[in-house]
Amino acid sequence: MLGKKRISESTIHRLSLYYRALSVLEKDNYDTVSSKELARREKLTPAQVRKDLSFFGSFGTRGLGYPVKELKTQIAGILGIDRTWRVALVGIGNIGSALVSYKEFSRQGFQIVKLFDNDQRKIGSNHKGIVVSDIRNLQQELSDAKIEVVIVAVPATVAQYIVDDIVNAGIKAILNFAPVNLKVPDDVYIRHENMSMELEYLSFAMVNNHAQKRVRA
Amino acid sequence: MLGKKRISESTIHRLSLYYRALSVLEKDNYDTVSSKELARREKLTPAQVRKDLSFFGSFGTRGLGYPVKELKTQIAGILGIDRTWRVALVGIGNIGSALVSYKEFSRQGFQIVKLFDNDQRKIGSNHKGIVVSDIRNLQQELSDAKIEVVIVAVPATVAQYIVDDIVNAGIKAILNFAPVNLKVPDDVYIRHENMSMELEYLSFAMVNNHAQKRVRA
DNA sequence: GAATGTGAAGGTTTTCACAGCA
DNA sequence: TGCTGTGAAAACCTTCACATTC
Repeated sequence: MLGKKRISESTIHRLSLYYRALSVLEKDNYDTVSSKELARREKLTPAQVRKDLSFFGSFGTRGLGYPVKELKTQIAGILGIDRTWRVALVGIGNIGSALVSYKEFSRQGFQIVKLFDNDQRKIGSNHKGIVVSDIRNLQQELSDAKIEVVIVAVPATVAQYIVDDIVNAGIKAILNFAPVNLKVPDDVYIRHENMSMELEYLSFAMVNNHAQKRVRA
Repeated sequence: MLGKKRISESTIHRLSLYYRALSVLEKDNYDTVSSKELARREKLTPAQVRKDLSFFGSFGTRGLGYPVKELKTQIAGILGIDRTWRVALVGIGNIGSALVSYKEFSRQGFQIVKLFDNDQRKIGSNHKGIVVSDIRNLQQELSDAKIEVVIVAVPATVAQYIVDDIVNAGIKAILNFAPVNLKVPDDVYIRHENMSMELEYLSFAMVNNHAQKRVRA
């Protein structure tokens, strides 16, 4: 294990689920948990849980299961959420405003410390203790504030320009909420959050009586 | 084609991407588009595009490509977004408030027509022309309003109770924003929107210098 | 000539099933 | 005995490559 084998995206996403389940188990004072129980809680299979974890090491004890607290720590390390990340958010509209107060982000170590917008009425205003900066100063302020991750929540029409600026500021990780594909260099990680997509999947399933399998997150 | 073969989740998600790209192409007055161009715009491969579409029919013309307008209409039909869906939203907090005004939903035919909350200060208040109802009347009002899809944006701790009520009201499609897995009967479709997951993927990629492949949405 | 539609090949992910260990 | 860790098998998904059609 721990070879240079490529880990699949699905495995990483499931690690997030295991982490979440382990947080609940820890709060409920469980010491150990079996792959079977972990699978049940996230609607997966026990074999899947064991295989996923096996890519990163041997965390369990045969006959007993996995130590809750320790496995949670291990997964946090693997996912890189055993630290805090300095995050900036661009676009204080609809979605953006909601994300500033979204507790789940800070709980996982993603601290939003900078806000940007292009609207004069918003610039200078205070959201959860953070003053909104003018987007014209984006590049300079991103580096000054040592930002590592940028969340983009601007209209689709301007998203590419904003992302170009972000890339030029040297940022290597972007989370995009605009419903548009964005070009970035190979060394920049970008992920897309497309909230209509799951609704469309539901709609497809209803119209086609599509059989259900797993419930992917 | 059109046999009872199971269509993969990835294919459906990519249909959403094609639909989005076709909307742009239509606005820009393109008459036809090749699988190559469609692939370029959504960072996929031409073969993938053709294979995906082939599951549902033969929409293209050899030597020419696909008719933009017609293909868009066809995909809308497949996804079930060639109609409107009556949607209710439960939980007018942080995320919930943002979703009420989220244009992308209405653009795809998902019309939010009912709002619910348990907070007395919110009940009776008006959001985008919709008065917030008391969650105690959830079941009754969901059927009275002929709701077909419910979006859940309540805290994780109460999400299962809410979902049980929704299921009892006969709803067959649920979009869940609470970061928790929820149990529903086999005939109810539920999808999860987990916004931390993509941030965690970014964090994983950065910590592990993970090579990038496709950009999934 | 250009680009679709599609079997077949290739690659990846999941599941199986069991050896091995507490 | 119970449950992990893991090769091997099965299932699934993507890419190739080319016959086909406009």
